[in-house]
Amino acid sequence: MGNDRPTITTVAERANVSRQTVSNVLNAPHRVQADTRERVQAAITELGYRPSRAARQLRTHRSNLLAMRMSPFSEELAGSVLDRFVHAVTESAQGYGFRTIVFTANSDDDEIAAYSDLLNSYELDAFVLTGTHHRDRRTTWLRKQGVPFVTFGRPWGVRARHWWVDVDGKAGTTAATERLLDAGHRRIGFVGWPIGSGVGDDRRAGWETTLRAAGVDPASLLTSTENTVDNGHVSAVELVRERKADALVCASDTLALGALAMVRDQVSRGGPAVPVIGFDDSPSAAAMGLTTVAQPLRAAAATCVDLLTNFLDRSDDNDTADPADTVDAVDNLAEHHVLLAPHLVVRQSG
Amino acid sequence: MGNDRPTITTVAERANVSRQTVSNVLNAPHRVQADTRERVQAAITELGYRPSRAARQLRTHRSNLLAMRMSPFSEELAGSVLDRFVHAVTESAQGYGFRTIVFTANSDDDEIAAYSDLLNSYELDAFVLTGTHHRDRRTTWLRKQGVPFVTFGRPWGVRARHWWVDVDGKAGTTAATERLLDAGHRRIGFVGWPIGSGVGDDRRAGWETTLRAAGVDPASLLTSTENTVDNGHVSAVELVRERKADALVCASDTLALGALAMVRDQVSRGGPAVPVIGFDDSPSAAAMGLTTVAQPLRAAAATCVDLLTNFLDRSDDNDTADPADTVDAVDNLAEHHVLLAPHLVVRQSG
DNA sequence: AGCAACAATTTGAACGATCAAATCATCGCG
DNA sequence: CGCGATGATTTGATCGTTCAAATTGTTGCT
Repeated sequence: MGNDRPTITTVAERANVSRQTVSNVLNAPHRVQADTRERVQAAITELGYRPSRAARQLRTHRSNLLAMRMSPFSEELAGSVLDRFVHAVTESAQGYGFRTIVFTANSDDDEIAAYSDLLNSYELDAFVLTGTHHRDRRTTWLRKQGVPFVTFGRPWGVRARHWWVDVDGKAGTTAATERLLDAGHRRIGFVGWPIGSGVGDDRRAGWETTLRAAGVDPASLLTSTENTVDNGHVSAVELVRERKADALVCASDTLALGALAMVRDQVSRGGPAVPVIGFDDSPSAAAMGLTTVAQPLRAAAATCVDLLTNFLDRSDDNDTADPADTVDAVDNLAEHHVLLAPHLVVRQSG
Repeated sequence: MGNDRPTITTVAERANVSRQTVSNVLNAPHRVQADTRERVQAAITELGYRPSRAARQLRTHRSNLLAMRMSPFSEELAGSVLDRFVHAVTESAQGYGFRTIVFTANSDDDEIAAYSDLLNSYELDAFVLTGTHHRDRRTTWLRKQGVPFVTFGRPWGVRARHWWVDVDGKAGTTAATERLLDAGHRRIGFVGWPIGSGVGDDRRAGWETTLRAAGVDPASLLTSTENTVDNGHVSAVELVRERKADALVCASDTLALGALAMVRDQVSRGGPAVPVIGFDDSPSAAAMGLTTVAQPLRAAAATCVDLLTNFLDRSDDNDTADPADTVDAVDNLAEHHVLLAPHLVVRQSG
């Protein structure tokens, strides 16, 4: 049968040139004369030739593949943020000729095992990590291996020895609080998470400093609970009924949905309307008309991919480039820490 | 530096055998004597050897890769069902030694272009499709190429000439309706989608036949609107206030959330409690305490992967196996049409 | 003893690309 | 006119694996 897939040699014969010239047209077009280049291009499209990634990878040790752990199969509301992030990364990566492999893991150690497999067997070019936390074994492991990677999320507490992209949670709650102040509210409560998580403390800080700057004492206007809808409801009851809060900023949409339910219930009984602002712009927020702080996920993903592909392209020419070295070059590192501003999505609730 | 990755030859030397024997230990262990097999295994673990997928793929034309389009970057509630499905497929595939590549596409033609690239460049072994619809170009294209694939979702209307796995929506709404009948309700309304979509008609049918069987005329108890929360609210107002429905079954959680808001509002004003049942078990449903019909996504994903990997393994031995042929063998096809039963998740709303 | 049948293992070639070095052509210039 | 420099293209080797055929070793049977 003549319907075998065309190889680089097929194309070469068709265009009356050698293998290598075809290869050059693809990888270093400037090295080949304009007219032959066109002839080769014609042959390529005519035959529908696509280079074999496997063969290329075998020789170059570059897979043009990027891997990412999918958010755990949970019923959590928060899951959708990461799912959307995976989507955005995939989309951005495609623009650079990279494809994305996803995988699941049940623990950080599982995840490291997966990295090891992907690295050795599939020769992945880079990784994108999410949900980093204090003393993360994954980042130290990856650093030791010298693999390029970016995390979506700052490493709280320690000075980062790796690249990251994150969203400025403090700026988000600041914007939310300011909006409520502008609307004339003073006793703005915060429905927060337990003290001690980097993200939660950051989001709380935005509310707290803004309120202080406006001359309001935040002390009595704070609750701290685990991230469930019911807790949001309970906190709202306490803040509004007992502590007389006249508006609420929440650390998450999950909490905010609970708070919103309480507030709407109160309204339908003829009580006062207390605005509620959430955080994350989850699908549920849209569904329930919840005003919320939206993370610029597309931009975050694009930045991650940008950092990685730029680095990979550079290390093609300049073979001294070792990601570990590069990360150690501290003056260079600041450019690889990107903090993006979120924005408010205004809906009925606030 | 001696820290190059070990190759099959490294292992062979270490174990005092030839390349091919190592290869056999990995791919056809029965051909190798027990003691040498152990010796080779020892060398493998000792050196931490992992076969190069690229090299293997170059020779065998098998990538052990499976591809899937991610649900569009939308704010839709429904998105999360597909996201969870992607996750479940990835998880199942890992169990069979397959990794998953995800990609995005803006249209079916884009998706076909992606398939073409993935097939030619990456030599993907199989595809999983979601969101199939009437006259789907993608399935006919894939069939013509002779690539193994499964769709999650039946091809409505036509007799399927390809493998599919789906969830029995009719059974889901039947269960929901029966539950409400058992609780003593009679005038059970259905908040549905516009007539004409396969999935929507199927879900409506479950409610309709069950209601008829119970001796209730469904005619005045139906609304049909696009899938938004607001439409759910509006429909609920109409069905409950004007047409005196005393319970509601909805075609989706999105609609149900709107209906639920209406009902809860009514309750807090002292009105009667009207139970609401949704469909899909989205994260929002859990958050809002919505009773809903849950699709067995893990099982569906597992079945998809099962069908594909079984076929791929078979076609390794038996090289006459051409997916197109196999699909054409009609008596065989029925086994490759799998309909799974959903189940009710009971929460506060019903 | 001789030889077929079979099991276990090894050897050469191939998959499809890129790298590194070699070849060929063209041109400028003393 | 010859020779080095430069640019365009080609050739041989190689990446790490599996396939197909060849080799070696063992056993059973006449």
